[in-house]
Amino acid sequence: MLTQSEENYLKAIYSLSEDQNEAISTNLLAEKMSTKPSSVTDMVKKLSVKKLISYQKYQGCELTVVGKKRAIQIIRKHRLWEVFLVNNLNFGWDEVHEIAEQLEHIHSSKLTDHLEEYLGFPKVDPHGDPIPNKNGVFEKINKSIALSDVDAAVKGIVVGVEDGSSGFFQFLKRYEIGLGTEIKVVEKFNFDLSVLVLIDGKEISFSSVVANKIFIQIK
Amino acid sequence: MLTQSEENYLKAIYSLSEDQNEAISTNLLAEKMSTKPSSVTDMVKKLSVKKLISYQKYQGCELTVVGKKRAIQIIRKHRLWEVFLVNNLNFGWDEVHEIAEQLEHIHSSKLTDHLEEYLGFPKVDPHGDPIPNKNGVFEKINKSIALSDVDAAVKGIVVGVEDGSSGFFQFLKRYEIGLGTEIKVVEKFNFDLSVLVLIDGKEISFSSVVANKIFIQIK
DNA sequence: ATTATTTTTTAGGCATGTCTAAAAATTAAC
DNA sequence: GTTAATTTTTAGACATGCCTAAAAAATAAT
Repeated sequence: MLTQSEENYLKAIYSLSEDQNEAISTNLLAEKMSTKPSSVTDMVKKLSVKKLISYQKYQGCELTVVGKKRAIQIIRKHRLWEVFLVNNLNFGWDEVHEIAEQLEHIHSSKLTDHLEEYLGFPKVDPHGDPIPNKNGVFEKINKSIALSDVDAAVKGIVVGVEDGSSGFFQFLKRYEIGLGTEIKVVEKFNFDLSVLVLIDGKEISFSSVVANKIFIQIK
Repeated sequence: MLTQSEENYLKAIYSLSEDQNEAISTNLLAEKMSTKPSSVTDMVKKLSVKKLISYQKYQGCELTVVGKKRAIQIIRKHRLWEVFLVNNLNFGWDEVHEIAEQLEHIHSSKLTDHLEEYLGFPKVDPHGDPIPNKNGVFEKINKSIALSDVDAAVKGIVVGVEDGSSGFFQFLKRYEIGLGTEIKVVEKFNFDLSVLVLIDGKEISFSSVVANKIFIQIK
């Protein structure tokens, strides 16, 4: 049985590992955990003995297969509880994190599985992050993203817009943009935050106002 | 903010105080907490500094008003979670205690209150124990109890039966027993588990089969 | 009322998880 | 390829919550 502290370290290492491929340095982990490097060294030794991470002095650490599984189970619990808090208990999506940080440490896989079933096997949490299943597998969800946040050369299909005004719909109609329309971002201009996109072979420039309101799903 | 250990001590002291009026001795508390008296002395000093209990060397301890309130809030959380686990997540009433022991330490009064509302402000947990409200007030619930479980010389009124068959209702009608009927248990016979009761001045003997199915509320 | 027994407390130790300060190893700079 | 800067580890300390063993106080027994 892991302590809450150990679980929090695993989660932090997992999270950092998603952003980079190399081993996680002591300093980086210390910053993530809001603690001192010396404390990290201590904990990292302990987790290493438990075979949850691999660690060589001065070389940083990485999750083992077992450690990664543990980390994912914690994330699974965290996100399921967030769904419960928002969907069932009427919390705002912005106020559930702290509580879920506590609930994720409840030890009972039966509880987790029953909760998942009760919630109807949700695939994403209230922030749109994917929820791994019982076996730790993430179903690949392509989060929708505003055109303004897409990198150049990326394409996707329109899955939503964020302004329900008739003026905006007229604008969309004029350019023949609807749900399912494929849009490719050709170039982004920092000076005015406009984006040049390709729709049905035609290049069109969208102001940042428009780019912020059109959401696409990539791949 | 109290630690889980501190909260567990408060709960234990509260529970022991329900059975006796005097201060709780160190040894008794140690047994309840499955720990050693010396450990109890340490903790009791700490809780005393925090004004949650009153404590004089060699004299045992008692909850202060503040300490009692804290204890009741923990019990409230425990019982609300038990209701959730049984009613919503399909746990058996006999398998929820351990999990509720963990959930009761989640710190968020907003969570507790939202949960209570979501559950429909239940008054008792799955074991029939009363759930205190937000202000720590227990609504006095007189648990209904089967005639077979009532001690001799106790009387109460019928609040329910457990067998919906027409035969059983005919039986009840024959003896003029309905909701609100006052029944006093005169004597219990261990050799066949039958009970001798007094209804409207008449003595009647019920077999254990019947005694198991008639529920009364005492006082 | 003095002794024996039980209860309770103290003293000192141990594991967890944190810290500071100093030493050691690694990486960067010249 | 040495020196300088940074990163990481070690060493020693502290709080929490537990332990054992011994001392002190309270209670029971004669």
